[in-house]
Amino acid sequence: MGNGNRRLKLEDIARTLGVSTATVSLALRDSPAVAEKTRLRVKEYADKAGYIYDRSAASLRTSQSNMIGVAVHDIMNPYFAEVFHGLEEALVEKGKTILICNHKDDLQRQQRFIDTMLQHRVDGLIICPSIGTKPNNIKRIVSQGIPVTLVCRDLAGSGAPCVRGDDYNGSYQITKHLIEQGHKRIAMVGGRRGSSSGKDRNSGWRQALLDAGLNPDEQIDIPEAMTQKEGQGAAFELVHSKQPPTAVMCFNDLVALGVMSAARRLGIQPGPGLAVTGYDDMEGVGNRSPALTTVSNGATEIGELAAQLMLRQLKGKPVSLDVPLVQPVLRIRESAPPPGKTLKAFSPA
Amino acid sequence: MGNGNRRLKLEDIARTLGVSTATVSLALRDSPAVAEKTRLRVKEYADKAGYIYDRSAASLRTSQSNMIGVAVHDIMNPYFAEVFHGLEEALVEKGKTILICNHKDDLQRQQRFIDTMLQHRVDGLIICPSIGTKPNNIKRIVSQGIPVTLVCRDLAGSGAPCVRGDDYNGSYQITKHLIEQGHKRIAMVGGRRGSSSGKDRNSGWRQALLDAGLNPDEQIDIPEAMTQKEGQGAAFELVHSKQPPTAVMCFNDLVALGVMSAARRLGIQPGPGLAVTGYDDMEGVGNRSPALTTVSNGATEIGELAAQLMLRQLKGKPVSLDVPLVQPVLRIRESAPPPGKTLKAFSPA
DNA sequence: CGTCCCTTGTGAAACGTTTTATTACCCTAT
DNA sequence: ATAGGGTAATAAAACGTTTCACAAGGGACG
Repeated sequence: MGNGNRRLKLEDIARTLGVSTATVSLALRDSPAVAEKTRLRVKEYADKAGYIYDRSAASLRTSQSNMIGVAVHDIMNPYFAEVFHGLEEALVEKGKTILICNHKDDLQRQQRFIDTMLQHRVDGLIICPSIGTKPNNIKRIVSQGIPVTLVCRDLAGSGAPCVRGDDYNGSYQITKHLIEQGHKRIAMVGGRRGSSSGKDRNSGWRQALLDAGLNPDEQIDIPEAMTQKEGQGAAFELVHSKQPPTAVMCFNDLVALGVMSAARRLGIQPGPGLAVTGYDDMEGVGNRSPALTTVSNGATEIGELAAQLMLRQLKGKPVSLDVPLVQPVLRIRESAPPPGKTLKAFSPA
Repeated sequence: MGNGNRRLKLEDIARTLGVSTATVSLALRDSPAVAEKTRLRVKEYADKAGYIYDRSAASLRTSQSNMIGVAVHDIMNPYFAEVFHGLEEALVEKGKTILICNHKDDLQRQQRFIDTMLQHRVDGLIICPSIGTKPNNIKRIVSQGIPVTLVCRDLAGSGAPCVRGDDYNGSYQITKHLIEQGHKRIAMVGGRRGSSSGKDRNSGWRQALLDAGLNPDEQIDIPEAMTQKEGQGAAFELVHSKQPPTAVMCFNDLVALGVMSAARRLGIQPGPGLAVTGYDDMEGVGNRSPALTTVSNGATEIGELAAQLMLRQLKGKPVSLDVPLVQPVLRIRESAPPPGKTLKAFSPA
């Protein structure tokens, strides 16, 4: 019971039991160099006496901490939360502790975090790199012998493997779906073009249009939006443009929700009045009305994969920098039907 | 650039500069005991040479790590994500690093995490205790001199202060609002009765009914639901009960969304056909249709407050265990109008 | 009986900081 | 010239592990 005293250390146990600290250390870690009987004796006493292992001391000696640093853009984004979930499960199972940071696409913040992690001697870093991250920043870490795994956003020349979905393909598919529904004027909203996901999803959209004989340059392309609020803003812009689109392909589900709610406020019924698609298939978007047509990109799977890749690197096994992309799957639901009789207003309430 | 060599240490810098390691250590930490000139010289060289501070060594020496452990039920829950957000902002500003864990209301998982944190010599712990946590488990940590701050869920007898919203008052208010709208049969859905928030929100509902001369025992009370999916299940149960309610007060927004989507599937229009209220005022719920009537309980504020409380404890200042509850504020929107002409079906599509 | 190997156990040197007590030095006032 | 006082710098002892090299004992085998 909470004796106000100093914490117990190996030496204390050793003295009490009449053995050396070396023996105690070895025993606690199940080294075969110590006899079964002694091991039991040590463990039992340590347990009873409430011994608490000091990882700082161990880290100092061994130069490794059993900690993994995770930096993502924003854990509040349900999509990242899901990725994180996959990550965490796999890592805690292996006894790793997670240090976390939301860098919010702020380079300085990200750098500060990385520095701190290095000071803590983390065993590895899992990063969704902030937009504008220089490949060299990552490369430097890797060349110090600290494994880095990127998630969601790739960074050419960083020397680190990246686990992510096939953004190009996903957006190509869903745009193609819109085209097949009969849409001819299809906007794209959102996505930071400075990130690989923003870039790739935009390319998919362009290519799908081109392949269908539609000219992407005549379509509407509104970059940057990432959140629900920004999606709303974009929707206003779209509706008031000279030639409003009949469909809008959004960078992610959040933006799509924003677009739909703005449309509603403008008297346009999302779905019949304006086809809207999302990306990510966040939890719950299939249950709304209209149920969101979107792309499931296997967030949990991406998290798990990244964790596995990290663990493999920690074991010293070399990993290929060329990780196969996780394949997305289309979720056709209700929010993107064929074009209606043009933008038909309906009275709310 | 990445010399494959050993990491630089204080001693190396000292040798190069012809001073002692003590001087270097002091200089880097801006001690007034070292002359301005030397300090600059040291810092400049350390910077140029790419020195990386080793926190394990420092932790070992000083018995503190600058790390704070945070254990919550589930970071994927947007509400907790918001609390976490408040926490993080306040903590990183003070140079703290966050160790995180989702305990998922699994006691064993929570305990493992706590143990690991203690081994890492975290400076403090911020915990939303798993349901079923024994006050003693927390008390033991506190009595070791490690500050603990609880968030969202209180735990009497734990010896740790708790920052949380006034759940009783919030649910009382919103139930009262439903009553004022003319509802007489008001169900409550969700909330683990083993947690303070579940218990308090349920009490608020009961008391509001009693104060209005309604008998809580005749109303419908479905505990446990916490997620959208569980909310859907509950909705089916409600609608098919002998005397279906005209309003349902949900434990949180997630459950409310579930109830509304299920209602819709059953041909009932959420709002006019069935009044639904949420709790938490998660981002975006005001933009949906119908806009959710709910209670904003200041998640970010709770997170910030908890962080402040922790920081104060870290400075050694004693804090009162009696923290004033964060006052919730009602968000009256569209989802809880007066009762319609009883459950009126409407045709979807 | 001596030699060798195997099993257990140990002493002591790291690991890279922080901090306390002490020294070295220079300046000023007597 | 000497004492006193302030400023800068330092030596060395922690902090609690891990691990390397070695020692002690005990069979087995020649």
